[in-house]
Amino acid sequence: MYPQSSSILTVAEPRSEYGSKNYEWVEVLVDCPYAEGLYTYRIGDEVEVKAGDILSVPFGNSVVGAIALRLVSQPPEGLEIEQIKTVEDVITSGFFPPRYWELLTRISEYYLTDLIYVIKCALPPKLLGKSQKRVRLLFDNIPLGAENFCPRIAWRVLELLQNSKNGDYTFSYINQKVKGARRGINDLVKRNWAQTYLQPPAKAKPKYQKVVTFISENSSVKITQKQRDVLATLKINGGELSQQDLMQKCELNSNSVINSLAKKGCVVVQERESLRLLQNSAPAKDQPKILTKEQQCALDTINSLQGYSVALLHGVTGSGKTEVYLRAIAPILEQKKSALVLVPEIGLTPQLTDRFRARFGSQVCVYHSGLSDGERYDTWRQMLTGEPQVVIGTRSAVFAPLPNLGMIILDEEHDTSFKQSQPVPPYHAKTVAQWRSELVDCPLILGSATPSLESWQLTTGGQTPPALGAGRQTPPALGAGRQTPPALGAGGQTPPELGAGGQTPESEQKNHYLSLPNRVYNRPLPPVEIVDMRHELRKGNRSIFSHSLANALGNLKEEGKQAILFISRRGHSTFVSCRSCGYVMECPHCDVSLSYHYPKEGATQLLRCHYCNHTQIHPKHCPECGSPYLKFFGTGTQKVLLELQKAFPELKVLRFDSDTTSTKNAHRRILEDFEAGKADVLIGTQMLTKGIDLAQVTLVGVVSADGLLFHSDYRASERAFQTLTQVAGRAGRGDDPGQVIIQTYSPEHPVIGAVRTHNYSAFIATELEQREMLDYPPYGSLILLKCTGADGNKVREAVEAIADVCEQILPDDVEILGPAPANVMRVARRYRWQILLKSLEPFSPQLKQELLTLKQYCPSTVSFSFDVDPVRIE
DNA sequence: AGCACGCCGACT
DNA sequence: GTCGGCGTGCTC
Repeated sequence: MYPQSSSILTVAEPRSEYGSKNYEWVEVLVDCPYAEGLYTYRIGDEVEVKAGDILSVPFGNSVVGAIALRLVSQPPEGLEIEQIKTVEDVITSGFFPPRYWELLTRISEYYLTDLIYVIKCALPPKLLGKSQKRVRLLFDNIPLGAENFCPRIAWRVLELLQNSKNGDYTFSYINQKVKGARRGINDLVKRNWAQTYLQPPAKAKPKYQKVVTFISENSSVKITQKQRDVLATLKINGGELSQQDLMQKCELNSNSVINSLAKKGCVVVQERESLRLLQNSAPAKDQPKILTKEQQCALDTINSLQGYSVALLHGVTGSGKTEVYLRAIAPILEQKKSALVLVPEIGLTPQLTDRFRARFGSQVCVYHSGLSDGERYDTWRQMLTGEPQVVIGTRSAVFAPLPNLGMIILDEEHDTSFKQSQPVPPYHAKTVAQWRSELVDCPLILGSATPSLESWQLTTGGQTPPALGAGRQTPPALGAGRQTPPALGAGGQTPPELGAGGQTPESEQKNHYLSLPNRVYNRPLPPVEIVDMRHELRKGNRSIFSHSLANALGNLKEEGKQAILFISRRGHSTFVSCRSCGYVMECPHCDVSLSYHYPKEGATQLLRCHYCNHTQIHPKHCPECGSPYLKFFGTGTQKVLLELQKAFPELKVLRFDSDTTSTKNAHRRILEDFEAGKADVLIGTQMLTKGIDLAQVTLVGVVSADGLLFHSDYRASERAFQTLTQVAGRAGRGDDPGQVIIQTYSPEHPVIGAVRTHNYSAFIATELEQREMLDYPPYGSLILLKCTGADGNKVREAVEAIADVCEQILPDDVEILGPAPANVMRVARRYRWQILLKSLEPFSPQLKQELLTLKQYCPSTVSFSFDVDPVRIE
């Protein structure tokens, strides 16, 4: 993608001899769309720039973030010296771990994304700052009745500013409020009624803290009682405290006592960088548990891994995978190395974080998008220190800049939230983690109760391993059947030159399948009962609870147990239709029906779009025919809650979905309340499937599995199986046995059968067969081309043109599927079309280069993007 | 992304 | 003529 990319690799590593003293110019990537090439800047006298540094540079009319790629002694040809601007500032002196740049370039190439976006994605937010243009009124210069003698646009801008608090707004805000505001602003500036100015980018700065250190109890100087107290407190606390803590402990109202002690030379006060890391109340220290035979087996294998290798830890729900992780990490820390633990969503797994904290204390830090910018920045710097530590984080933590990485663990590796599709790069954390492990030569551990087909294929060669229970299996000899290179993520292939070939004898030892087929303490997996809702209907049961489920719920209270009810949709009902004319309430901005929201008795009845969040009041009458008979269809969490309260008023219920967990720490609070027994039933959506370990839950009910079973997506079955198995696995994790009841209208569906018998390998075998037949991942590779825009016709013309070019430039063995409108063609007023490219061979780097040229066939009104290895096609 | 420049139709 | 609305192209 970049002709310079090879040189990036060689120069971007920090090297002291490349200090800018000898170089007058620096080539940078700027953080600006459509400015993807290299730009040259002059290095002024007052700054020192090294390759890899993050800079701010003047660009056009503003100051933008940039990254220094290399220092050069001459500006490029064809560029007048006068055109070259000077580096504004060094924001962060880049110290990137070894091979980190290689990782970023690889992502850039594989995922067809400009390097600058990969860098932006890896770095903590706001590091690449952008200056903001702001407009400020000069009140003193504005005459009375100004509106009478200035143009209309200017007046509207003036009015907007005058109504603000300080008469000061950003340029883009005014532009958004008043169309064509630019001329108006120019007019105001010409009259000297206002001025524009550039607000420099807000830098994520380290926070400084005053630290007080004990020096001596100088007896020659007299000190007061108060001062003596302070010194005593300081000594008790190891001779050093932050000024804040010290003041608090000694009940001081100001730092004057401390200052006078400093003057007397008894203490010294220093500014020190404080890392604002959340120090949540550290849980009680916990001790390693006794391992089961299988856990020990798996751990032995993991401990024996040397350098790069991938181990799939396939452990049924409740089999103690976390304990294996903890034990695997301990020796890594002893070797003064760090470990990276990736989880699907950190908010959903407070329990996992707690267990790591309990075991490793302050060596654990978390990194995810829920942290504030400052916290992310601090955590980033904390990681750069190179101290041995455990970083737990979500997808983006795969970029954690740990210099001494000794192991990467990816928990719940089947989870699709590891794949990013929205902002570029469309990376899969598992693929990136695999590359990272290769580059730093360390093991990658993938854990799941329901492994993805890719990981299964990679570590078992697609064969069913011998009877579960042997702990460690040697992967079946590779070579039988069709071979694919080992590719994690969504059918992603490792570029061949980076050497993860699947057929070499060496790689046979590189991939391991480890099984934990039993739950700890020999707890059984819960029996799964499938209820055919058609029978229920025939028996005259029209409620959403079958006899079986109602029965189990009825017994809950007296047995003192808890239940989880799973519903695949939030809201009350999935659509509202008129009984008289059949009219369905639809979103004005999207091609979907509106969901009905009615969270509790007496609440406002709302209609909400689950795609664009458009919300309106539920009408009393059909907008089409005026009939008052509107009927609700489809069951969501709210309806289940209301029905449950009606049928079992004695049960206390909590709801756990994205409507109730939007506030900070809400996940944790709801789960803690439930764990503390403040409710009997937890009703929720997919969120329930992720790593919740609650001992008191004996009953799991799936109110309707049908919403999961029928999707057009080629991964629908895999996902449905995983979701149902994970939900079922929430039952019986304590001493009491569990029970799972799944209600469905299609009990004959193969996924239902596999879930009932807990037969993962049979399910995966048939699923793999189908994938192989159709060349889908993990056998083939996919790239999705997406076009969106406000003008439906323009978008269609653009995809069609692109499809034509695809026909010309792509070899015959690449299948071009489409163009076709997305499942929901219009979302938030934008039309969406796509083309799916399918190839049995991995897409070569050359072919990807060709694909990059497709962008030019798209007019500017249509946006075009790639999704390499898409996980969802909709 | 911003922002300038330049073209075009509409209105005073 | 001038104002306001777009499309195009550039940023070291």
